[in-house]
Amino acid sequence: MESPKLALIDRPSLHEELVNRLRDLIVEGELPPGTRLNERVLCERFGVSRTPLREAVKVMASEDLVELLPNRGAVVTALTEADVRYLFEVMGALEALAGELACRRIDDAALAEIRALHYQMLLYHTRGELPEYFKCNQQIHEKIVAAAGNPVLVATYRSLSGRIRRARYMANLSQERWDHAVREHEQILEALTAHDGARLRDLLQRHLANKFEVVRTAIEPAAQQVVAEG
Amino acid sequence: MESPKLALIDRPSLHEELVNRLRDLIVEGELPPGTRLNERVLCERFGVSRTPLREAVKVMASEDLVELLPNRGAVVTALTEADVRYLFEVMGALEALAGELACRRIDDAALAEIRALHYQMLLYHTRGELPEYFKCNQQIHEKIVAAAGNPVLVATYRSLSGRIRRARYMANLSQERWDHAVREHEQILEALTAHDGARLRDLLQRHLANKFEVVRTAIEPAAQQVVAEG
DNA sequence: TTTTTGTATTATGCATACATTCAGCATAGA
DNA sequence: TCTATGCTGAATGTATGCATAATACAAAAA
Repeated sequence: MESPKLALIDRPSLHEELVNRLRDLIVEGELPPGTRLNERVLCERFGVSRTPLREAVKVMASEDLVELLPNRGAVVTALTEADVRYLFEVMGALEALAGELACRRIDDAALAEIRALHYQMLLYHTRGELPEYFKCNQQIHEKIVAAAGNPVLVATYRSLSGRIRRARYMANLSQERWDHAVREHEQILEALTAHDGARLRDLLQRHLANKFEVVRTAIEPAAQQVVAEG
Repeated sequence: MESPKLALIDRPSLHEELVNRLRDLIVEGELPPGTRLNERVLCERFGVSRTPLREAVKVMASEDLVELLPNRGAVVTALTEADVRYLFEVMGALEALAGELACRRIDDAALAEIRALHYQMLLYHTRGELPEYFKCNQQIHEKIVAAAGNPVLVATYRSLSGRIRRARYMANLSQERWDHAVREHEQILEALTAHDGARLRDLLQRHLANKFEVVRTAIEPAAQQVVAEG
């Protein structure tokens, strides 16, 4: 209904590009929680005027990545342990739904892609390459959500996932936890291959609960740091 | 941590106010799907300059209420039947989660509030006052979600709910459907009172599925109209 | 010494001006 | 008559200017 194959120049507007850049800066920790976004500084940094920058900041505020203080601009929001728990709770429900739907709707091509990513991820695990593992892991989860064939689900998942990701960056999981996560992924792939929706739902929800435990322990010192700043 | 009781002047910024006003215009159908948002016209209408208006439009675009066409401004997005199905699918998962959590976490005061709203709703049903019924119904669902004690869930639910609401406005349910919905609500209140999470989860999901059927039949002619415009 | 108040500076909120792109129409050529 | 090209008007995208609120600092009073 909307995408005529190719050849269509899709230059993202300036404010859109800025949202992406700023989001990256926040996720990567270059703009840690509590940082004030100074318009002048950011305008110089990106070489744009204040108008598109302000538009971008407003959008990010609607996504809870920054908080608007009246007449005092925007500050990067902090992720408390409670926030992370809330996020994981909702994402658990979304992934559960995605798992169930994906089992009903996924086709062989998509399944093959996920399997390929899975083996890739196993490789990174074996090599102990954590950042690559994380990226691959993330892609698998996104593919499962995409396989559910529900654009609203995809968008909602992506939004919440984006808010958690900066906590994920800090996560330094133990070898034991890591091995366990990989075993869980084995089961996830099995359930998906067998189109066992109920099982996949259950697996994903537990998998996410375990992820939360990892992130929770990782975020504690950071939360203290934020308190110290304030 | 953040809210010192009262006396805090919370004047919403202009762009925030504009988002609310524009959202209402879209929900109430004054700006039907496909309508182009002309900046000059809207600026005159609201008596503001383009900067805050544009900020508001960008935020609404991030919420999928309008679509941005490069160099051609924004148009109100249409709700196809598929969109509504997607939205209900995700909201079903969210309400299911909310029901389960609410049964665990709700306190007597909140339960009493919901019960009061429920009886109010029964009254509107008896009197055949559909708009009031809708509003009351909406409040009950929001209270249940709120009772889950998860702000992320509340925000996500509210966002999706806002996108569906304009379809709901059109919904003209039959007396039979209406009676059935009320019976479902009786059961919902029972399950919540009994703190039966599993049952409430199930009830809410089916309730929402039935709601979808009502909205689906209501949206069909509108969808055709949109096609005719394009 | 501590607190309070006044002032200066800075940054944000909003308005406006300039640049660029797009749509419509008219005109010329086939 | 139909198509293509160029012009014109209008709307959006971006930049900048102005007014105001907030912070920081200093000075004065308790």
